[in-house]
Amino acid sequence: MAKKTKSNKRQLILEEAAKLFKARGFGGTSMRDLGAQVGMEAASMYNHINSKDEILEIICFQISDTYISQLAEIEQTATSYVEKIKALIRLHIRLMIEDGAAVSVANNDWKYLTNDKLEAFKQARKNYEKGFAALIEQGIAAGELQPVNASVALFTILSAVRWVELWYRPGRGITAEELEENIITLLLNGLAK
Amino acid sequence: MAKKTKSNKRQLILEEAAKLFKARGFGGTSMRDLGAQVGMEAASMYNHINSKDEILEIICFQISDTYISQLAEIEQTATSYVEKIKALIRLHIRLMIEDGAAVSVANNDWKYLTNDKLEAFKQARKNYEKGFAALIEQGIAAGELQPVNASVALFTILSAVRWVELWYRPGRGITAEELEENIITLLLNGLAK
DNA sequence: CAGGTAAACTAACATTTGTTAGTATATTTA
DNA sequence: TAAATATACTAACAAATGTTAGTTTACCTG
Repeated sequence: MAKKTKSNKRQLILEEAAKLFKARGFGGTSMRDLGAQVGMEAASMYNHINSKDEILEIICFQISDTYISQLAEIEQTATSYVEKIKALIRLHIRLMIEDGAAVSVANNDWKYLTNDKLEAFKQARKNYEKGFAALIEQGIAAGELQPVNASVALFTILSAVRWVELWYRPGRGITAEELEENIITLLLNGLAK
Repeated sequence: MAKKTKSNKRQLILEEAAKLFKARGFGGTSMRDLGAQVGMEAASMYNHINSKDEILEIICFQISDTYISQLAEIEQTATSYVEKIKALIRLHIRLMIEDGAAVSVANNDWKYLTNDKLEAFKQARKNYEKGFAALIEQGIAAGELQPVNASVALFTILSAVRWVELWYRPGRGITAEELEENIITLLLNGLAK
């Protein structure tokens, strides 16, 4: 199969691109930089990908697709709203730990997407946020949550979970599970005694 | 005074640069883009600033200096640790609302600083984080706060406050004060009932 | 009004950018 | 083994980049 071998190098290019984009930003990463990291001339990469923009698109939509499908799954579980929200928080933390580079790129460099891709990504994100906010509102209506502004709660949660990308290293004296429980406790129960 | 007139245009350039950097990123903003926004040829701006890098430096350190001096002030007030932490959260939200473009740049584009400026900025940020974390630890030791991992609490707070830059618009049906109280309540008391 | 300085302009520079063309070398298929 | 395909390379392109040089215009000071 022609596509099979192609996929190997293609995947490598995408992974190294995510790392470099995270470290230096999309604009700060040249195709020659990326080629050096992959072990290939910049021009050679065009046998595997169509453009620099396409690399960014693939990374961003891979992440947004994951979030959206996971949200749909969680919505259909038969648990309390608190549990659903906990599951979403865990999802964010886990994705950040497992695929931190790509998540960072989707969080920070999505704005360099162009035209319809940019619009599609913004729409996808908006849909995800809407679904998440709905869970919070339903949780409030069901009496499980404090009657806060759902948008404020939503964005506080989404942001609170982002710093993991900047901070977490496997050997930092805290496991992924501990981290999850710490953050969930903090967000659901608060810092004050 | 020669410097006086110079400062006017210089300030305008810095302000427009912050807006553009926030919108398109440092790498995504050319000096010609900036010139167009300011109403001047790119080359003309070099009568007021020394380089594109310098613009970024000024924006970033203006913000980090503000945080550091405010932290020092808050540390010396005679209040509880909870109140000190609340004051810091309010500071972050207020700065974001009042000078959102510059704060965004300091948050997102600092990595494009070069050499010693980059190191100095990272050091300044680390010092600020250390001071903030110390307040949390002392608050825990004093029995005012839950015994959580101070780093986790610190970064959760710092991040939770960032989304304001992406979301807050003066006419969004919520005042700056309401926003502050919502976020503080959420972080200190939690979302769950 | 004269002289000097500040601040704008145009033109051009050297690099760096993403990308393409053309070509050579592996690797797979028949 | 022969033909075909995939994949790498070198060289080069056009465009965009930050910046400098040189010049002209506006403005303040004496």
